[in-house]
Amino acid sequence: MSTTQLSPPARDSQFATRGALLDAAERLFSQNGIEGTSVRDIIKAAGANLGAINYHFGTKDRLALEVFARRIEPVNRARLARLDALEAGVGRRKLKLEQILEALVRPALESEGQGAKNCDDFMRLISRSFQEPNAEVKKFVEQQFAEVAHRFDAAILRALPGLPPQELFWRMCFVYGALHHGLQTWLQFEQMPYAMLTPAARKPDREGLIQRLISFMAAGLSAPGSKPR
Amino acid sequence: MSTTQLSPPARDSQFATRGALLDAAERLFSQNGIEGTSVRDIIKAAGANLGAINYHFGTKDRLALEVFARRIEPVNRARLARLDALEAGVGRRKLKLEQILEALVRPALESEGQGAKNCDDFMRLISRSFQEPNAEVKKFVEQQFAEVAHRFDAAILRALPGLPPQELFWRMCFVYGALHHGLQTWLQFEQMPYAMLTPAARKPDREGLIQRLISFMAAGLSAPGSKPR
DNA sequence: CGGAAGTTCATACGTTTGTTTCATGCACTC
DNA sequence: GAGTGCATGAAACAAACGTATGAACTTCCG
Repeated sequence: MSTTQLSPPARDSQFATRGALLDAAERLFSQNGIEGTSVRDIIKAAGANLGAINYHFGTKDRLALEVFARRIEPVNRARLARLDALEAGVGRRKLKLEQILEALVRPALESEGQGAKNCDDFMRLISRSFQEPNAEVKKFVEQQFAEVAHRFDAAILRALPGLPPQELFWRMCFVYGALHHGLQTWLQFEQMPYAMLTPAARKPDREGLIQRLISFMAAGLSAPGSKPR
Repeated sequence: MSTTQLSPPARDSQFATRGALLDAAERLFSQNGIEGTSVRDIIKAAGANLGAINYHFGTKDRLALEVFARRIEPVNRARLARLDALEAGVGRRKLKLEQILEALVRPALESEGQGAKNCDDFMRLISRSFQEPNAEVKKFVEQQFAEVAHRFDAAILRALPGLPPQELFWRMCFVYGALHHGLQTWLQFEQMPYAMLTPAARKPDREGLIQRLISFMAAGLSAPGSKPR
């Protein structure tokens, strides 16, 4: 093993064990965290052997990195692709705020390019990724996020010309918080004791959540400036 | 509060070791998570002995529970007290949305009833508490949260009479997400690579963050209904 | 057939984990 | 000043941890 190439050449057709390990690790990480999951838990859930982790990933940390990368990269690629398409389509006219936000929100909620079986697990993982204590994973997530954030910052600034960049930074921070926590709550709705005890609370379908997120975010971003004290 | 009494009678005057353990655990938990922190890390940081954990708390899980409880309970008590005072003050007139939100936000950002030394640590802890994998801690946090949430739901519903309760639930979910992620970003601003690379981003003082949070949340909560598709 | 590459297996190693034990230290009452 | 609780200390425990190793198995091409 010479360099830091994450995946083996991938020309092989036998991904059974490797994929099962990633799936199992994803589910367990999303439930118990990385440190709270042992490699023995993972291989048991995947029906594999202890040596398989060393063979396929080297170390547990590397496995964790791959678990996150496998899910986060496609989502962020889809976000940027949607934004590109949007900006290409309008030419020099201005984009609507809601369009930009949809490009940010929808990819995170849609399970593209994968069987929807454990789609929930990976979404939970994403919404937890920001709090991840694991240093390497955290660094990776932050790098991935930075590119997306810069692109969307610029787009939204064009859609809201009156907003000072200093304000935009914090409002976008609130936007990401709302997105991740909303996503998390939606996914675990049935297990949330507070949601179950609130008779008025019902779980909308995916599209309903997307629309609610977008309208909340758009209103928050368009808020009048906070009063100077 | 009728909850389970976590602490011993507390008639003793020698809190040195016990308090040092709680402080050290708080800091380490907020940095590395519960599972990522060993009891030996804690006693080393606290300058205590291994037996002290067993003597003062019994088990690591119970120590973790006390670490969270010590910080979350006062914040939630302050929130409810502020809301009580607000509602008592206005009689039958309506409260302004921003007033209610301030009662929700400000206690989380102010380090009441403690030396401000590791105030950051405990705020980090709070903003992470929702994602906590530890089952007991999670249950406790959710119970604590439920009471606050119900009270504030009712208050905000009175301030926004047009809003369907079903909508309120999700908008409040976004509000809490914005609060926790905003708080987290504010606390770790200097360590956030994205923030450091965004020249326009500056860290406001505590009051500035509170005002930005409130105006964002108020606008999001007051958003027009998401368009029926 | 036979050997070579790729993959899985059982097993073991050395640490680190949470917890326990019991002897020792301290402070204060009788 | 001996005795009595409370608190701390050093040491040890079994269990679980991540990782490493080498033999066995499968697959496939010459």
